[in-house]
Amino acid sequence: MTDLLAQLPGYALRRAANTVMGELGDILAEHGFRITEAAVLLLVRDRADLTSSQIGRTLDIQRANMVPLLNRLESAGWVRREPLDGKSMAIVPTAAGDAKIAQLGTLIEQFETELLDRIPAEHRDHLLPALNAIWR
Amino acid sequence: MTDLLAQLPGYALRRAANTVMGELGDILAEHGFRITEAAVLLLVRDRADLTSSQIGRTLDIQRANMVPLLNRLESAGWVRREPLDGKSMAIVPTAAGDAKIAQLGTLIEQFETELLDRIPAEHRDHLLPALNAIWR
DNA sequence: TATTGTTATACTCTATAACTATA
DNA sequence: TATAGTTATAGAGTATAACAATA
Repeated sequence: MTDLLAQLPGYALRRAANTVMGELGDILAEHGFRITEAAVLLLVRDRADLTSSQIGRTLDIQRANMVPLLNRLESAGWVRREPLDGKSMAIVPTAAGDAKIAQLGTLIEQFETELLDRIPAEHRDHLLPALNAIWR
Repeated sequence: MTDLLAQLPGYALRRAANTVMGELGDILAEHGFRITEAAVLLLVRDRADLTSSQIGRTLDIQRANMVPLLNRLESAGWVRREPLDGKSMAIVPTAAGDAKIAQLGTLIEQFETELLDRIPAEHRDHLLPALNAIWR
């Protein structure tokens, strides 16, 4: 019955993304962050020069939505806002943030490996280039 | 800068799905439906025996969330609720619904074709099986 | 006793408009 | 004049709990 819809790449893409993000969300929640927060943390890893706006443009997060997101990361003690000039703020990981990001990196690496493991070998290497062709 | 994240299948999956669903949402909105509504309509095409609960289980939509969704489809005049027994309701397309679903089918077919066209030929046929291996 | 349809509710994510201050 | 950060707000989508009626 669902076979009909599962023949549609768009539908399969939606279902696969929902499934994977649900699982990832559960894993990350156990460690105190949300998916979008994890993306921000991975982005600022080993960097101290990215502004809120730049992060938002890179990850496709509205400027306005970056504010509460960064507030949470700052409250958790993982990043701090550091003035670059009178207008822009650099988002820089704290020492605690560096440790947390390292932990996050391990989690993500394991998660991505297990994700690829689900895919039959003959299709596996095609997923990333196919997906990136769609959105980049 | 974004290259780092784009190497992660999970991240690419999320971005690709968001991009595609954003585009699809815009197209469908011009014709009066939302993505989840379109999925329901495609599912009940040429059928008159599916209940709200069955549709929800198939599409992974909570029973409670089916109610306002079906209310909208019913208000639009595309489906009607028809008692199967004293408890279950069949969701059956109206005549207007049949026409709308046919139109929707054309839209989706074109959309899916254009989606696949974006993918380099050597990766194209791998996308659907890879995605379905992830969630089914 | 399990299931269906329903109501009410809450939370997350996302989008928009507007404001202030600075480049 | 354009951009950065911010506030407030609204709309989707989704999740949970509870209820009455029926299988």
